Amino acid sequence: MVKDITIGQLARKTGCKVPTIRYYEQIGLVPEPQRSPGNTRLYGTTHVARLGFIQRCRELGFAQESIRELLALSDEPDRSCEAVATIAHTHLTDVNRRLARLEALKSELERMIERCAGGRIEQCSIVEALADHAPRDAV
Amino acid sequence: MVKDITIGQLARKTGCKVPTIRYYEQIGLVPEPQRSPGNTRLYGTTHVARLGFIQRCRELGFAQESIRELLALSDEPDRSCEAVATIAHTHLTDVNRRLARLEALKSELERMIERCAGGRIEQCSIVEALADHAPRDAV
DNA sequence: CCTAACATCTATAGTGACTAGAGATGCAAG
DNA sequence: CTTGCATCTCTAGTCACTATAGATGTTAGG
Repeated sequence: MVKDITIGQLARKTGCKVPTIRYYEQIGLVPEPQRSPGNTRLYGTTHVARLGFIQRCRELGFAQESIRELLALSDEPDRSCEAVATIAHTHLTDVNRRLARLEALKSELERMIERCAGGRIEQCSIVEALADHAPRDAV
Repeated sequence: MVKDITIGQLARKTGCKVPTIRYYEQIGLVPEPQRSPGNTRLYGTTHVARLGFIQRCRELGFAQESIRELLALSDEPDRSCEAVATIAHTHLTDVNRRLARLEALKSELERMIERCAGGRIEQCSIVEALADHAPRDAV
């Protein structure tokens, strides 16, 4: 039972856009599939699974490089999953770092906006806040 | 008293890298400066202020397009600062959206990592979580 | 005055993770 | 047989820079 599907069907099945699938092939994230006599890509169940894996990783914000490593690791069922945990952990740390930065931004923006009473730009506290910052080096 | 400074001095003064300054000039964020007889860019105090403004905006995560608008507005001291507040508010909303998304990621990652007991990849709960997701369309 | 060392100049290409478009072919239904 | 969609390849665009190459300018020391 050989039920190969086209790239469009694969796209619908995985929620990944057609050009994105071709892009993933180009950068080697998914292997090149068979082709029909008329040069159309034909995918099987392994492709569906692999692309689904990639999608899940992307949803979680893993970088391509990490996805590449995770895919390679998932192909070696006998290895210890330590490396997997490390990648996940590193990514979590990164997410936390970004969270902290965004939260800082958020409060600074809120403070800035709060002080603005409306009126002319000349006295606008937002513009003031943006302009006001001592240069770090005196002449 | 004409104390023009070179691009390197401007970079040191503002904390903005030299190629970045040239890039900002290229995309029209900062105006073209005078040149010395030997074609070196020469900047004055207005450039220092403007680049500082841009730096502050970048630190707060404003997009180039927004910075462009903010700069234009700050050049019109008589206008109402409503537009400024709108830009800041829109950006804050965007920051909040990104925060929510990152927080969701964070908890999903944490849940995933927590369940991993170590051992072989074959049974790794992280790999499982990444692989396990029903395709959205049955054949 | 000359040379070495550094700063600056222009122009192009690369990053990540795709997206958009052109123009050519393939394939299934009416 | 034609219409119309899907697919093919290839190139270029996005954002906000960064990196590199190779040519010039400027300055301090000898």
